[in-house]
Amino acid sequence: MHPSARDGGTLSACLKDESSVNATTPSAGGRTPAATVDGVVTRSAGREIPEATVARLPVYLRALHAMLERGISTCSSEELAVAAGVNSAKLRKDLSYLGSYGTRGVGYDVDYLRYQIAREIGVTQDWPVIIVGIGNLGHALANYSGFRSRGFRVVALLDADPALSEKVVAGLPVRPFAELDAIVAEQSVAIGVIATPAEAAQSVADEMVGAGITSILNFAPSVIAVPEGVDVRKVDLSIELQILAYHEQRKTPSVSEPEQGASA
Amino acid sequence: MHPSARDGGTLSACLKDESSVNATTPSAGGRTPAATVDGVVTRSAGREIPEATVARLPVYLRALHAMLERGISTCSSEELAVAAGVNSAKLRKDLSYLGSYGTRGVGYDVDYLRYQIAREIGVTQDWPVIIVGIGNLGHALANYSGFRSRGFRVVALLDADPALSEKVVAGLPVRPFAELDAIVAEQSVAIGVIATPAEAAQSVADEMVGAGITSILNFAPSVIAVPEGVDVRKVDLSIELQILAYHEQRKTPSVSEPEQGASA
DNA sequence: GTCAGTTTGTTCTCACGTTCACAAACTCCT
DNA sequence: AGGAGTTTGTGAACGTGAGAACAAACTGAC
Repeated sequence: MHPSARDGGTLSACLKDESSVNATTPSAGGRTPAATVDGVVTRSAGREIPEATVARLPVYLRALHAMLERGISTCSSEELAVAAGVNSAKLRKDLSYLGSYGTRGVGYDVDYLRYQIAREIGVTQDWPVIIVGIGNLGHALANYSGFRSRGFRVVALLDADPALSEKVVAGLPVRPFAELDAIVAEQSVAIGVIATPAEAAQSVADEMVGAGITSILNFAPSVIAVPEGVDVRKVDLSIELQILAYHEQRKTPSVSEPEQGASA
Repeated sequence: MHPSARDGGTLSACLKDESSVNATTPSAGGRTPAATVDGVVTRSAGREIPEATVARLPVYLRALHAMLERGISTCSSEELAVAAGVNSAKLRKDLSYLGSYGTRGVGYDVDYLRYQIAREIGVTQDWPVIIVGIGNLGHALANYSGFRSRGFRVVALLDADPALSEKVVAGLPVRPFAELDAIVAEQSVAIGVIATPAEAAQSVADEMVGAGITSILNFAPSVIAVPEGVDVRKVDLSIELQILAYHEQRKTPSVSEPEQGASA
């Protein structure tokens, strides 16, 4: 809802090219980002939001959510940029890909902008998610409350280990991996999370794809190959630390390098 | 076999753009100003490796490690690229920033290249790491074996909750947060992991910086501000899912948007 | 030694992402 | 109403990254 009633006219006036959203590329198959045919017609087939912008939209969403909880109903691009940890010019450009949802001289209506971003990302309703691999990490993911509050609902936990099939984690029973197909079909699951050891990741991914899952979040430290049309994002904890270590090493040149005497 | 020359000569020959300013760290662009002020540039501190390359080096390292375990002693850029899930031209260009460690017509010696990358990243010896916030996620991180095997050693677990101070997690006692300064000083800890709720993240980061930590890996879903010279990387589980949801929504236009009556 | 085959390292070009700077548009005050 | 003050949205400049293509360098055969 809009806190300031007088803005009603302004907000509806901002709905510019809302009807041009449809226009998904005629090839019904997989994801076709090849709209960049070098030159003409890059924006006619629906707005192509740059990948870097897509990655930041959830951050803005989170910041707007925090503002709402503090009772802030309007904010400027500068305020939101600070809350999101980015440059205000970048923020405005990012938001401009979605449309003109702000008011010049005033700023953005927090709740209205929050809804528009959520709609653009597609988290206005919950996505069913399954987690495969209920070890330490899978356990933590199943209990993570942030999923539920941000548009995702864990509908099933799976593990190949029969010893786990008795347990209940985060209120859900751990089910055998063989039930994957049935669960995905019944609940229309499109997103799967892999939290298995590295050795199992590829075969789990294959099974997921076979069952109909088209988006995978991979926590296993291994590269997985998937067919066209399936998206994979990876989160590797030790890689993040290694990137930090690289910069850390450069900060403190006093740490002398051992010149590898014993390595084969 | 080490067909190429040893480190010293090759490295000095690769001094190209020593004065380029990078500073595109995701959250805070903290970079050591020593490169501009201190013109001496002792030995290996001269090449500016692009941030995108730095982020991929750990992936190559992991692939090389897997090859070693399978007994592969030599590989071409194409083989390594496939194992790492990247383009072979990109791989060669990335490796060229480190030096010329391959042999034309032959390829790369797996173990030699592995060591060179590890040395460049700075994980030839272990980095002491502390974890703050021993909830579900902190628990999983403490038990994660990948840290130890990839150049990191968790030396302490901290939590503000006194109820946890009795417990032992992953062989380490959970210590009160007040001991942060002493632990960081005693163990020379430079890297800290935040696994607390979002509300506590900023104050924990402040305390970490005050204690002398200069690299932070933040799992809490909030933006944290740090002074110049401190690096922050963030891992947000729900953001990754939201990025997947965006692409998933574009794949299946059949999912009609509920027009959220709240906008009335 | 020479030639064919192979693979690296590098250059060049293009696309993408970031930042600046400013016009457009809105509010508020007089 | 008009002007001063704000803030958005966007065009343009700039820097970084990705990928193709190719010369350089090495191996092995004869």
